Amino acid sequence: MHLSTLQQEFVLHFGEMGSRWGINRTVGQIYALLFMSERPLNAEEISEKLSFSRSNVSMGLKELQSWDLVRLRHMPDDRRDYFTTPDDLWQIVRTLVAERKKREIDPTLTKLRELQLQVPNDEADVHAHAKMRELRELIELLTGWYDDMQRLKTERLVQLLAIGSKLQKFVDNASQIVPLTRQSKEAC
Amino acid sequence: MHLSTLQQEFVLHFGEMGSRWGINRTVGQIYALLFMSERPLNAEEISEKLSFSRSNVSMGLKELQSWDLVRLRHMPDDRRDYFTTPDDLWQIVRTLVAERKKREIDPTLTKLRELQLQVPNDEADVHAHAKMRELRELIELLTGWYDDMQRLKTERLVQLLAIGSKLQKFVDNASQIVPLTRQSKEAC
DNA sequence: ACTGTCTTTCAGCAATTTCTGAAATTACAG
DNA sequence: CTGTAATTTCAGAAATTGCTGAAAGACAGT
Repeated sequence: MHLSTLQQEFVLHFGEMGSRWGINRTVGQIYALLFMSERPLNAEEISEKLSFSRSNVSMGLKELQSWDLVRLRHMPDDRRDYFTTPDDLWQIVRTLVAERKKREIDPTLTKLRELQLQVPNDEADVHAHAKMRELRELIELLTGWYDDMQRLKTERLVQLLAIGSKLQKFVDNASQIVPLTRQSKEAC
Repeated sequence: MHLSTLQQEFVLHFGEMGSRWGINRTVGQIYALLFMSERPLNAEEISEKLSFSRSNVSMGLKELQSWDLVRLRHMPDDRRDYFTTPDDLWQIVRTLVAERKKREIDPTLTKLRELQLQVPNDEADVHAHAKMRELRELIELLTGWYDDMQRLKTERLVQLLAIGSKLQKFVDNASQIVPLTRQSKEAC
């Protein structure tokens, strides 16, 4: 079973990018294949199309499921597992961002909070503490903003993104009238 | 030369996280060390403190320089190279985001645009094209927004982040009065 | 309980990435 | 120039990660 040039190039690109995105080549290719496929695919089909061993596909799918980037489905009168990516692309982006935050940011935030509790030994430690505090506060500002955005319905989110920095104008005008509580407290 | 428990834990954590952030352990540790150091360090000091070979430190610093995350400095009457992280944490975040975009997003955007030009072979290709278009448009919306934010002065950016989703309120009200040009065109 | 189909696990081989010491190169003071 | 200190390069060792086939597990139909 083989892919058209178009599909092949797409799959190969995602495979290469995989390593930059913290997943491996196999996983990237499987995801690309599912993403552009018209219908759900089973593991056997995936392993044929990509020429990976069946077991490799199994592990790849397991990883994608752990990222919650792939949905398991069943077809009538067929007990094989079929897989798809979510239909809503925005949902995919949300999941991706949520998972990366969970893996790349949250552990550091936890660690910084934990280190903050240690008593400094010398003035090098005092300085280190200060730097860590600064870093922690910045991360908290960013994750707080992220939590806000995450809560918005997609439609609203797209609206805000599309407006972009035009927003600044509103804020300039509006903040002269309405006081923005968090602004004064958390601005650096 | 050795580090306090506090500093050691911080360094080790950044080393572990390094692999999730697309840099390696060595590079992560070097960065952590420089970040919390009171004064610039030279390569020899780094290799002593972290017990890495001198050459490994050299390669790590080279990589950090390629990310533009580290500054080279010189001390009077000393011809060794000293290194620091930028003082402004926000500048670090901007650099980080810019570099990740360059490495993780831009190549894909280029590839998607390129694939868009291929003539589809069958209806699977037509469907694949449609998915790629959808993906490309979403990435363009996000990178367009990013470009907007990147242009803002830090002070303004922090302001916007701190307000978070409260902004939605403004938009709701304001958009009834002022027409937002991009909104209607790019909302999905 | 047996059979056939599909999925997962895992030991070990393969490939890739990271790290080191030695050698080469560069920088510059005298 | 020459000598010395600092840095970089690089071949190969060490460590890590990825991949495979074989075997075990899971489960529906009989």
